[in-house]
Amino acid sequence: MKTRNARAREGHAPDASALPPESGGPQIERPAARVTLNDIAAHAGVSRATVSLVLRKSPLVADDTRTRVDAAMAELGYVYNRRAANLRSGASRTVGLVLCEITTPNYAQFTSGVDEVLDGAGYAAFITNSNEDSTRQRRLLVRMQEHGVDGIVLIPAEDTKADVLADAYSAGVPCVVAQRRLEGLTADYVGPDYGAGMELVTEHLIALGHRHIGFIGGVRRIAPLAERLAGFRRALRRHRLKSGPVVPCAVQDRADGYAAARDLLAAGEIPTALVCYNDVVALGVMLALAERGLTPGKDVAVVGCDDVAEAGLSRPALTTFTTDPRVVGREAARLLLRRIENPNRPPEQIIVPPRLIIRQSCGAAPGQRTRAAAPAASPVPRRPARARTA
Amino acid sequence: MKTRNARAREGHAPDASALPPESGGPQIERPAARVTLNDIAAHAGVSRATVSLVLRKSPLVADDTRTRVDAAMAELGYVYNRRAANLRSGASRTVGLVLCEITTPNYAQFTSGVDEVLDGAGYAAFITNSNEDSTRQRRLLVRMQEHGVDGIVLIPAEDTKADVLADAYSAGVPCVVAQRRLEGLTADYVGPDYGAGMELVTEHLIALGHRHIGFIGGVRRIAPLAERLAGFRRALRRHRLKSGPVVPCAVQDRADGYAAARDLLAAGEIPTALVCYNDVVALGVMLALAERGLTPGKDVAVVGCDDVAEAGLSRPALTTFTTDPRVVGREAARLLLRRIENPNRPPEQIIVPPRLIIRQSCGAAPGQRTRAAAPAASPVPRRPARARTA
DNA sequence: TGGAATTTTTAGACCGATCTAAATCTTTGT
DNA sequence: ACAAAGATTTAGATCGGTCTAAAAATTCCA
Repeated sequence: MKTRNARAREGHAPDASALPPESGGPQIERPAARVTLNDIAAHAGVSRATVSLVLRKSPLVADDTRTRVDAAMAELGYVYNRRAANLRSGASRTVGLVLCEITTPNYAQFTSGVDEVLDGAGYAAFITNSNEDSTRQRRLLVRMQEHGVDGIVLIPAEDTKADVLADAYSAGVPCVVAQRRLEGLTADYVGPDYGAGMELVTEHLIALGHRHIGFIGGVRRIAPLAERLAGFRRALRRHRLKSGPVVPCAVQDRADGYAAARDLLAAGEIPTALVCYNDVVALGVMLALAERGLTPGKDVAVVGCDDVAEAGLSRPALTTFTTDPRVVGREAARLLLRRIENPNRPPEQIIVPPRLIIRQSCGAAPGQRTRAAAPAASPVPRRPARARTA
Repeated sequence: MKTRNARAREGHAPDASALPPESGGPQIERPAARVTLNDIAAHAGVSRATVSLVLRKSPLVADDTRTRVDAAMAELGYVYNRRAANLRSGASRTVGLVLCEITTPNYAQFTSGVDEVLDGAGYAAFITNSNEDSTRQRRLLVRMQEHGVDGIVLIPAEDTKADVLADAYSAGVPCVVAQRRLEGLTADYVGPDYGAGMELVTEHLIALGHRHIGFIGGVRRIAPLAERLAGFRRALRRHRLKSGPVVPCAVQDRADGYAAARDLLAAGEIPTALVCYNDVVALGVMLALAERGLTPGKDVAVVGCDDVAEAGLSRPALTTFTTDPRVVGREAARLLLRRIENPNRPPEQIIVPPRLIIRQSCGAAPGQRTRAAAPAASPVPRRPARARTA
């Protein structure tokens, strides 16, 4: 208790120091007492209200006055106090971003995209990491609200229930769910389309002449596998092809793909092409092929998903598709801004189309490198598709 | 202008909707009017001041009263308004983190470490990305101050001058610089010690019997190379060994290390071991060796730096050291919290020691995997070293 | 039982901005 | 020259908490 009180008192008497020790530069003149609108007003010989108008670039103030006030602000080194402003005006120009994981390259890119758009619009973002822990996630969401954010972007932790955002919604805080769909919630959502991506790479293999195509990776009965497998099968069905062997396996490590492919090869039935759950699996699969004396891209085509950094550097370089996480981030931020501006618009679902990246592992002509979208009769629109929900 | 006004008015009249459309759950009862302390006070039959005391868990309030107030808060669905609280009390429990780049795995890890500690201490972090643009960085720092953060953690953009933080310091905002040293500023700093890391791996090679050791990577006359090369040379000098060939080269792509190593090998003088600027270079070097029929870890030892994900997966797996970016992040956050608590303490420089990770590429016995710190006569302390500046 | 000591509660100023409604100052028209 | 219209400026309430100082309630003890 004593400590607590002591600390509180300390915090109350604002300390003039906390200065850099012996920073070479000129000594600091001003003490740490915050300059306020009143100070500016006094210094410029106008009222506080006028200064406020100048701050907000109101057309009401006379040019002459504006100049005087601007000068006073510069002279006194005024720093705008958003918290105070927000208290009265409501909006905080602040957004909360609750991630399930920061360090995954995918989500780091996503975050970067969100930040880019928000920063451009003058918003600052509270960013936190639930670490796939839905309890922590709930706590973070509450904290965001305590801070009075204007909106929230959420990548739900794995065991998230559809009602996580109930509190936020009932408090009138706009929310956008991103990257992972929340079952049972039809609200604003932005995410990639893995199914379409799988369709894209499979179509590409078919166009190259492959007729016996297998699928490797993914854990049975988990949503992401179902989505990808569905895309794979849609492409096959369109061309009236039967599916080759489907081998589920873990997808964390290339050892997983390696083991799965080795088993498949040992079983004897070797497809001419393998679609992999993701790049990590694909890289492992290529290892297993090489070990068997098969050249990926020549004897067996291999394609992945994600376009991880390693994909472009492996030998042969991996043909894959990207879900453009940075674009997903940008779209999520834009959607949130639209919703903040107009809370009554109908909910929107934005599906960012995949982008095919053709390299050597599929056996395509080496001249052909990257294709921005699917071929002629593409099932996927070129730009982010906006679909209203009924 | 019109739009602007319209928007402002909109913001002012809080909208009751912005609800999720047809979310399966139960319909929302409460409109979006924020519940305040006054509401709680009225409902519980006490004064606003008392409710405030309950909120802050003051020992002054009677248990009976506390229970009643807690019940009222639960019943009305109260959400604490930090902005309002902060306005009066000063501290905002908010910190700004200005990064030069989010997507680099190193900095993503760093961010995660910062977030972990701050979250644990009940702080929320504004996180933004200067994108190596010092103008943008300056803007972001101002914005942080406008939001009234209690402190700032900065990874300076590349062309940052030592006075970036002058404004923050003169406003009394505690700051910690991380990862990249700012020349000419002796203030709180937390960063890795690449020099010691290079010393560590070089010592390890020497302990394995190597006497002819070369160095590959880095751009001449740029600080990071100088620091690493110095560590490399310290280790050699300690054992009275002459340096093998030193080959600078770019360090972005494994193609860079590949080319440099190929040139070196072509020149004929082949060291028994190669210390590489980082893992990416080392992976390229191993490619060049293999191409020449030399087995990394057997014919020529190779070591890197960073412990990127790929390092553990390559064949042979790469011996390297990590600068533990997550630990650096944690330490940076802790230091900032200490400084916030006591702005007058002397500045601190925390250098996080490197950690050696022994795998196969150096030719060590395969049983030996990871060592937490340097051997017996280590020049580097085991735990983060805290050195006060004069 | 009365008054001091202690515990608990509270009124009202305050933080630094925005917002409303009204006051003041300029122009303009006749 | 005077009123109406338009352009600027401003006083004072307000946002939702915290803080201070004092009031009210309770307990303690002679």
